[in-house]
Amino acid sequence: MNILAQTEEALKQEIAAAVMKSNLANEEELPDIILEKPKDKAHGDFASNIAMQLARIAKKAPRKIAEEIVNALDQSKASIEKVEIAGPGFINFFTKNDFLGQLIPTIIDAGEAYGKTNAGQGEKIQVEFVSVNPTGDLHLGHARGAAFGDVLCNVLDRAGYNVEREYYINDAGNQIDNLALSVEARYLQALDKEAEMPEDGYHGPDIIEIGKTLAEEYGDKWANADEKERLLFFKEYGLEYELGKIKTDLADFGVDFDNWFSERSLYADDKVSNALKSLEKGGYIYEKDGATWFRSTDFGDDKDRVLIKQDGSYTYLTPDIAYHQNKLERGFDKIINVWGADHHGYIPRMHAAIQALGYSKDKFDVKIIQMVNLFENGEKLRMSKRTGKAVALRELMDEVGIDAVRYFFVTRSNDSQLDFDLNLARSQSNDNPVYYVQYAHARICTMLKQAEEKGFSKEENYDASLLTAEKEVDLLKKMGEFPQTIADAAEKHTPHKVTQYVFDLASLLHSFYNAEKVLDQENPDLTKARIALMKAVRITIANGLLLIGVTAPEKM
RNA sequence: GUCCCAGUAGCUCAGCUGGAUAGAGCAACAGCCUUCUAAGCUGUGGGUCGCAGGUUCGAAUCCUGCCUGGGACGCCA
Repeated sequence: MNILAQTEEALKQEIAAAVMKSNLANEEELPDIILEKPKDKAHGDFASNIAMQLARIAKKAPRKIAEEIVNALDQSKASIEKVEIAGPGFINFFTKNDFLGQLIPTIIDAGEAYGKTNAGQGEKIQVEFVSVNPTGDLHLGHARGAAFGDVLCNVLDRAGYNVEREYYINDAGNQIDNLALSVEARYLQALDKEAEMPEDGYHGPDIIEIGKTLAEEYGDKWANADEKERLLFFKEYGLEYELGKIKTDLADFGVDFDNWFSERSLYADDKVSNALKSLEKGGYIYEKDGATWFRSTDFGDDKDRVLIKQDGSYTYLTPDIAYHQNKLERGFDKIINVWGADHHGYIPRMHAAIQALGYSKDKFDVKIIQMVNLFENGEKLRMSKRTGKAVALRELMDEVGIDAVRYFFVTRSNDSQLDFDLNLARSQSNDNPVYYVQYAHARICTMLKQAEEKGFSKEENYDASLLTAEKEVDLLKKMGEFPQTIADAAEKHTPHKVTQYVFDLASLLHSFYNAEKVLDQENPDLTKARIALMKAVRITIANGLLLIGVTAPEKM
């Protein structure tokens, strides 16, 4: 399946054998053989720095070592075409590219499955992301987290990990009480009654909308009702409304969760008190100033943290610890949280909690999504939910389109801040790289359609060895890297590598397209081979776009 | 003050488990449509990789210090 990786592995083994055969190092001294793919084609298909690494061990000049290795190398193995020693002692390998021909049938046969590997070996990973409080609209920052988390999961899944997506619903804390109070105020205001928004209230237009709807539906019924009952009703109403909107927005954005986890269920199942007991059993709990504290400093946190406040209520951290205990009890090998940059200070105490509960801190990983700065007409816009001036994900999807938004968000590394220019994103110009990639896909589709119309459809017996033009070989090599690229992106949690890859492949396609004619009546054999090549490229681009959650149009 | 992230071409960013001449898009300039979609291609110019030390055969990449920008340092969530 992963032909390129097989070739690379065979080559590594050959190098290792040659090193030992030349007595340059014994098995223990032998460093990891690193093969890199040189940027410069003149440096071959693979390059090894083994001679430099061995310089100290073997006490010889790197170039001399390289010579000895090359002499000991069995070039008949590992598809080696040519070996050169260059620079300070690099060994450059030029491989026979015959194996690349096998790639096309491999890709065409695999179809949508091309790119799959078992790199993750079924490791159970849970990714919790978005988890926005159900108190307002999803905005730009959330959208970035949603896109990142979703594509990360797609990539993990493709690379052979067993992935579960989860959303944590904060439906039990203070913020929900504030939601109830905000709804109450907006409801009363809708009835033209005096009402002030609570100090920490939610000022979004959605809450105003809820107030209006309630006023229309119930008149002043709730204005005269018992306050407790009224707030309880508003709380549930607001929660259902906000959560429903979040779910719809995310689904429309192409993000689906396997599990929506309710904070309330933690209380219902005594998870919170059980978590406190677990910490107490470990001796990490003490009383001070009328509050209950978690000694998180035992695990490197800056200061200890309050779990139960003076007034007897829990801090945010307490149910969150219970939640993470619950996650770990569910048997995941690893749990990943995707958080906004404003929560990064929360990491040390959570790491402390994980360890206090008796788990290795390696099981818990946090991906921080840096801020999104929104620009319009060259002006920076605020995106605070509380000001109500936020540009919502919904608005963005409507104006810019899902494809562009998703692609843009996973083009950059998660720990770089992102400038989002609304004007640029709105204008459907070629400034947006998503069109570039989609265009490559559409171009191929047109060619394949015409191939059929012109009677070139019977390409079953193509001869891949005819594909020797530089740009054809470039395409083949790039496609061969696809499974490894996904595996890398999964291992390093860098979904933007897939976006990068798909762009590069599209670029090679466009370049090829302009240099060579695919459908050539004069040259039926070459045409057959090139049609097969185009089919493989189309599949690879489509699979890459699928991972990003971007459509692969057949026409543009 | 402490901690986290960033600082790479005019702009937005890749590259960072150390490797050969530091890349892409946009912007600028010069070319390419009687031929499969010009939302494309080809070429040119553009860099003290924030600064200073260190580690080594070799540093944008690792270590230390400093500078700049952003964020976090609640018995808020």
